[in-house]
Amino acid sequence: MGHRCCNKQKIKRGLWSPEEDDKLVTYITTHGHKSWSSVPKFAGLQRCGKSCRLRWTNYLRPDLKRGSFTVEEEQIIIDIHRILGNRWAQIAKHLPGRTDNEVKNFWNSCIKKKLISQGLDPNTHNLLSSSSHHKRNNLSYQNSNSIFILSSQMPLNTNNLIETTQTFASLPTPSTFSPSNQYQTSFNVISNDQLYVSEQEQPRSLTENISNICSTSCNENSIWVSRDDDFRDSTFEEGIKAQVEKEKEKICDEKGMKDKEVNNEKEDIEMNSCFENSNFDFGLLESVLNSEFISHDLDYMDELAWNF
DNA sequence: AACGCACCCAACCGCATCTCG
DNA sequence: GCGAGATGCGGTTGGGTGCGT
Repeated sequence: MGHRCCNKQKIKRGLWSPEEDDKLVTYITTHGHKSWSSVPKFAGLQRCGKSCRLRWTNYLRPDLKRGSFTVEEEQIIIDIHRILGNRWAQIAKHLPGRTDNEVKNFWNSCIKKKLISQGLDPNTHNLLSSSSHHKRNNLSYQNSNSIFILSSQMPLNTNNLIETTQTFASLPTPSTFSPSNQYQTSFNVISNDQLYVSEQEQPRSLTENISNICSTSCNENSIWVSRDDDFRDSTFEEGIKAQVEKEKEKICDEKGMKDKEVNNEKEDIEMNSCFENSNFDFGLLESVLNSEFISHDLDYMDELAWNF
């Protein structure tokens, strides 16, 4: 067997020896890698180009971070995975010094099991136990370091209720929202494993203004909900959609790019910097989409994926 | 000490997409 | 537009290692 791309050559497979690593590092640092298929030939390696590229990107690259994933990195992986799924290369782009392979392995060996042990489906990030989904407005607290799931039924418009689930891997610090824009509700510790917010305890204004909710956060005792004045006059769904379209048009106009397909890395970086300079809070959008539309409308997944 | 099992992770495989002539 | 080769990506494999019996 062997790679089809290099059937004619005598190809070594398996683990790389230190000598092979030396050859590859020496060649790449001196000459770069304009064409991976020619690298083994010029570097004096009996490997295929594909294997060389993998070895370099996953192990020999000087900018790679070594060691265990930090709690912050783990959180980032969980958050982005919730949005994008198994798009390891995209996730790895948000973790400097980490490779897609590393992220994938970390997910499969650690995070996946952790989520399952916490009663979460690692694919959907929803509760594995269906019974919990029938409780209205509840916050599950699985264990001391873990996942919190806030689920509730909210009025999307006059005709429809939307069932939502928002997951927190840790309890975030409450943001410093202005008092006029925030609502607070308490939840009770029912047991060590469950925290509930009963519907009765939810302030009326929270339900009435649900279409204006833009983010939530909580600590051990409270849930904080903020709303954005920009969304005051539109429904929640319309507001999000309009904001996304507006920002995309603005950015594309600025860059002279009407097509949302961004094909090369340079343009990708420019786009990212555009997002960073934009006033629009994509983090906020992300948190909203996580809670509201992740299983509701796949078009929004695409919208979000485009931002990454 | 020997064995079996589970886990981790580097590397491979195959498919999709891109690039270039 | 087409085809071949190059590259990128996600899923899978299998060797090394640690741990329990």
